[in-house]
Amino acid sequence: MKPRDPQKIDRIHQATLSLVLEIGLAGLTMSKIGKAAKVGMGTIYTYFASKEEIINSLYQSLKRKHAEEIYVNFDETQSFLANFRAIFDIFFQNCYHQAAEYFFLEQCRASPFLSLDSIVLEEAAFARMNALLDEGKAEKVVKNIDNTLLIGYLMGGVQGFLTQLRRTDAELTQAHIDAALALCLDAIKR
Amino acid sequence: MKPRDPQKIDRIHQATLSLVLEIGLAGLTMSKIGKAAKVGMGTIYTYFASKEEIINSLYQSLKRKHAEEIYVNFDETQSFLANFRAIFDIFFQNCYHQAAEYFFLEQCRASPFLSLDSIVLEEAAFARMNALLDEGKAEKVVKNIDNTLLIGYLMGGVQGFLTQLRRTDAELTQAHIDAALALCLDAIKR
Amino acid sequence: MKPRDPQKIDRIHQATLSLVLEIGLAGLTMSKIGKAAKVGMGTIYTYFASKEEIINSLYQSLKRKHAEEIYVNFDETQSFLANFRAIFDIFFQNCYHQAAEYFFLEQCRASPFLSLDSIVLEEAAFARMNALLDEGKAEKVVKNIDNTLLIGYLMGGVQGFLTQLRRTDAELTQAHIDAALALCLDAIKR
Amino acid sequence: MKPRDPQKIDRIHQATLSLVLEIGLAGLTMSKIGKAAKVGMGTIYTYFASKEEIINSLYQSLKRKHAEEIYVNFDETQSFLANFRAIFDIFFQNCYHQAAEYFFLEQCRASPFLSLDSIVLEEAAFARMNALLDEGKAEKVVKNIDNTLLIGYLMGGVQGFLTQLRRTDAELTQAHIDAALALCLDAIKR
DNA sequence: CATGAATGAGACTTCATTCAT
DNA sequence: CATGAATGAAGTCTCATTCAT
Repeated sequence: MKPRDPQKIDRIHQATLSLVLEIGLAGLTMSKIGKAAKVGMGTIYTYFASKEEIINSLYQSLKRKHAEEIYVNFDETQSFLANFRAIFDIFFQNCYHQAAEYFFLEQCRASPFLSLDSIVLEEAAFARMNALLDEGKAEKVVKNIDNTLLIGYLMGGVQGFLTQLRRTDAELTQAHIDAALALCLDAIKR
Repeated sequence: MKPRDPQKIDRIHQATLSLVLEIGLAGLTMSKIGKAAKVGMGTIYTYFASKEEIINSLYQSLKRKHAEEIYVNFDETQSFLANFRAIFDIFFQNCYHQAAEYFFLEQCRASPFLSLDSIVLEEAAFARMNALLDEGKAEKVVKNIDNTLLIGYLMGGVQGFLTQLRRTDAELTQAHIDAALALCLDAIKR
Repeated sequence: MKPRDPQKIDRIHQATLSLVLEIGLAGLTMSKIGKAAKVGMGTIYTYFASKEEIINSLYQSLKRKHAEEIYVNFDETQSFLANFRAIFDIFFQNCYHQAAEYFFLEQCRASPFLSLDSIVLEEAAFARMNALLDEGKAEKVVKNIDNTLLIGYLMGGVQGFLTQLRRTDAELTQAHIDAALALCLDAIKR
Repeated sequence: MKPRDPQKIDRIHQATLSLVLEIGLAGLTMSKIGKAAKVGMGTIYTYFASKEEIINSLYQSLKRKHAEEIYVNFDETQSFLANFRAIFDIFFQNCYHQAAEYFFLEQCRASPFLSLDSIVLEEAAFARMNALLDEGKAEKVVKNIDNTLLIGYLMGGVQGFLTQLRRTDAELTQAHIDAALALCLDAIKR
């Protein structure tokens, strides 16, 4: 599949994203995607073999994007704390501001559409976070708990925190961010 | 006349639970529910007005059940720590052992099936947990962060932790429980 | 089929009549009939073999009732005109005041529920009307047109007249009755 | 791209017409329509939003067609009698030869499918007939009865006449037409 | 005999995918 | 290659009839 207009892939992805935020993954239909992306319904099949493939490719591309973004301020020469904070900040901000993307991922997580390689993908993103946590453990500032579990706990915690924050319709303030960081840091502190 | 059999409501709920664990909420169909519950498809409509109603009534009944179970070992005469631990233990165990129930709730959370009163229900369960956290704040052992956010963080954390634990196919050990409790306690500790 | 409580047959017939007026023959269901007749849905099957049978038996009973009623003021010793007027009056009044019955018959007329013997029944009612028209023809006051066609024309005419009258929401006055009679009499007058 | 085929609307309408004549409005199903129109069942929904819409759009289009056809030989320069006869002839012929269309309308008339705007439509068709009757009244050849009622009577009469004619399986002859016209003319004659 | 819960065939409608233009 | 009309399998829900109480 070598389509001419790679920009259409983006349009289809973006349409999918907005639609899922609006009507849920279960409400997503091909014709709605086509209309939202301003692309003929049949054209979609030039770029994607099926509805499943749209979802999985978007899922994977978001996962990869997030994995990269998170490390954007990562600096190996900096301290554990500085790097943890750098990662935390971006993750927190992204979860909050790119809610549509996180919502999409959340919807997919438990859906029957997700293919195996999408599920497996998960781990890859954590490589540097793993290393950082190992560093923390070596410095005796991080609890000696399996990294995977630590990461799961931290991400779940932040997302649960933000889920409630959104539910209260409160504005996001620096105090919120500080609070969440404090929770995360104290949690893993040895 | 054959009396309206209240046990069938349970059978339908149970069937729904197993099916969602197996095939996801999106894969759920009325005829599958009927077959799994050993009930004619039409019979379901004697007890529930629609598929949506099955999902919402199960959602609410699970929410209520979980809300009660969590406080089963709660004892107002005990210390903050003892009660926190009591609640934590049951929540952790339930998340782990009644995974189907938690998975169902998770699937619903972002689904277009959930009605407003199901979404609103959420809060009720947290009354005693709220009081407990207030107590902890009064004793200056809990951070001064909005209870709702604290609870969101803790629940999200535990569930993220267990999600990863399940992914690794590791057996649940006391060490895991201790680790998770330590994360939670240290997180909220002032 | 020798049911104990013949009054239930009436209740079922009456319920059917009201329901059809309200929701149309197509909206008629067995459970609605049961509820309206205050009779268990299953009980209906003690008195009628099927929904079709309810409709057909009611259809036939109404047909017979109407056929009898129409001649209630018929008096063989009276003149053609007196008898025609007697018949006309009752037919007109019935069409107007027992609209539910006529509406039911109209709904049935073209329905797939009507059995052959119900359709055939039609003719029976016209025996005396036939004789009356023959008398009129002998007296040279009635056009020499096939009786069946004459009767069809007259009944259709009156019903069309009343359909429009009802549509205008006008009250029924003696003037209306006189007008309709004049139309009918002049129509058939030789 | 295959253009939206306006001829399919006709095929669907025609199929509906034949089917209702054959199996009644109550026996009409979407899959039967599809099969009869040689169109995939789903295709129907490209042209009509629902079964109800098929029925209503056909109903309205027939109403409009009949309203136009009836006046095809109408000529304002002609006498009342000539125009009445012209209208009568076509109405009579149509009722007889396009029985399926009239049968469909009759079935709809009392059905729960008919929408409000379909019901309202009725009146429009009678504008010129109204004027003609007024002319007749001015010429003192038509009874002084409300036009709506007159029209209802005449149409009902003709249809009742033809209903019986069809029932007898007799061939339509000029004598029948003359007879019916005589009935109608004498009826309204002052 | 009375009841209404139980049943499943079949109704309407949606939608992923194909195909004619 | 782009398009959206066409398709029919499959989904939700209804309802005439049966059956257990």
